[in-house]
Amino acid sequence: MNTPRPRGPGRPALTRTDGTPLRVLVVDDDPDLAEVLSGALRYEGWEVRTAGDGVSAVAAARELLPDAVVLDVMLPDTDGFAVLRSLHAVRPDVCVLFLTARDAVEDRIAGITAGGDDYVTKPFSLEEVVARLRGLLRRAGMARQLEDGPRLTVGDLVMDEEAREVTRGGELVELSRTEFELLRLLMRNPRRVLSKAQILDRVWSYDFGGQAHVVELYISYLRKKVDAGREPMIHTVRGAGYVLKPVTR
Amino acid sequence: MNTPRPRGPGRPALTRTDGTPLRVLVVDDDPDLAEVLSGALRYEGWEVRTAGDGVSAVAAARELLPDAVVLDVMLPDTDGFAVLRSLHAVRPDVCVLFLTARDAVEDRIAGITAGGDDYVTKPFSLEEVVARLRGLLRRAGMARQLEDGPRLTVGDLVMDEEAREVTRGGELVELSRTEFELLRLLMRNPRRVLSKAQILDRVWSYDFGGQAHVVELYISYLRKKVDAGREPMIHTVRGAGYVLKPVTR
DNA sequence: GCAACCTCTGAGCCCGCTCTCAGCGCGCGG
DNA sequence: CCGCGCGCTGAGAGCGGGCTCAGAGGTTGC
Repeated sequence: MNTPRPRGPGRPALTRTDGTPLRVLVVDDDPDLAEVLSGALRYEGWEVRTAGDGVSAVAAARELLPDAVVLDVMLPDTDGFAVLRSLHAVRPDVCVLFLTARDAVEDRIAGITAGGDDYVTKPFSLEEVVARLRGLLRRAGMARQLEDGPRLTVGDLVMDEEAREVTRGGELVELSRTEFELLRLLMRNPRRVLSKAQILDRVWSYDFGGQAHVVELYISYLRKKVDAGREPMIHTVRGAGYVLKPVTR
Repeated sequence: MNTPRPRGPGRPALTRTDGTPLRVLVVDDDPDLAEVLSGALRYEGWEVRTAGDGVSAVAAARELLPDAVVLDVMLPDTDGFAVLRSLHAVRPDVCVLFLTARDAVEDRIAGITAGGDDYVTKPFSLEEVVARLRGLLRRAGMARQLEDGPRLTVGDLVMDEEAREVTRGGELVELSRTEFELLRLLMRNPRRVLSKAQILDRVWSYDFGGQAHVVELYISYLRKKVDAGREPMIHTVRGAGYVLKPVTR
């Protein structure tokens, strides 16, 4: 399977230090999931290719020489660990993000994270995948755009992704996991209106069956913690969605 | 087997006093283990190459001129000690870390380590290997980064790696082996959330088949000893992992 | 051979988190 | 000015992650 789709990304292309675009190979036997993932990553500025099994993954890797690989551990032909070795043989410095089922306890993840590689468990949210991939790239020092470190800033609101710490005006703001991911999405898209559907698609896992109503709920939680008693930064755009803006004075 | 992998490390590259990167040769006939080891060492800032048997090890050493060698005593062709002699012929000041089975001939190992080299018994944890290697380098005065000595400090928490001694606010904290290694990992990654899987991959031996539950257990032990009655430094990040932070005031 | 210690398993409990539901406020259009 | 519907928020149920205790098995040291 091979999907070079030159759609212009929603963000400026991620580039290596030499200016060429970053390439990622997505390997999953579920074509729907591979499609969703590649769409999201393309939107993030990656050049994406997909593969459906281990053999074609290695073949595609040889051709593409990807900077990163998103790799399902459970593949129809080979297991992920074998693919990993082949990938490293092709390109030794490749970053790998594994996808693994939560209940498949012994998926042979042992030792994976030791080399700096990482993994997420299904079902995951797209923000999760994107963030982990950014983390890998940053630690490997590969992306020019990520060299400024793991800190996200909008106005006096600061998020340290590695420490999972958020401060507003220097004061610590304690957030739950979902609140954190929602805020991260908002902070990565400041001054930009995000619809509830967009938020749902990116922050909640792809198999979430619930109502868009939860988004309102979590926005309300965030407001209580982030805007509490201060000049509000989270704004509702009726009929359209939500925006995060630095306070204007 | 030959894997020069120039991946940017998760930590700043370890360098010699002249600024060139430190090189290590990993020799083990188990490719999975060699893969995991080389990943971990590369992440630590080493330039790594691997070999699967004695003959290719010597060949690789001649080419690479490594500063250190991680060497399995049991090899398919030659035994580790013969390889050692060849290595010393190539480079007399090379540091060697032996990997050996628990029930191996202790006296021969003892003879070897008298020369300043060291060994760990299988199954080992990655933290163990990494730490031993750092120790060798430090004593040999080879690494620029390690010249400041074997002391690790986070807030008022101090660890002397060589003496295996930990103090908090000047008070001695007595730790078991596993507790010590877990704390070392946390102290080498302050302010950074580590997932249970990451902790398991580094602190527990690679063949450990158990549950991530043990991590919680040992965190709880550490808390009783390190945080006991004091301002806590070990924090849980629900759904993500654990962080060690100096007390903020 | 025994005692002390360490490591790990299992069970049970607690509590924070997530989500559903329902009622209300309020903006906006008629 | 009124009514509708979107959005907001409080209450609470259910769940699952995380903590702790108790105890078995293994190892070390005396």
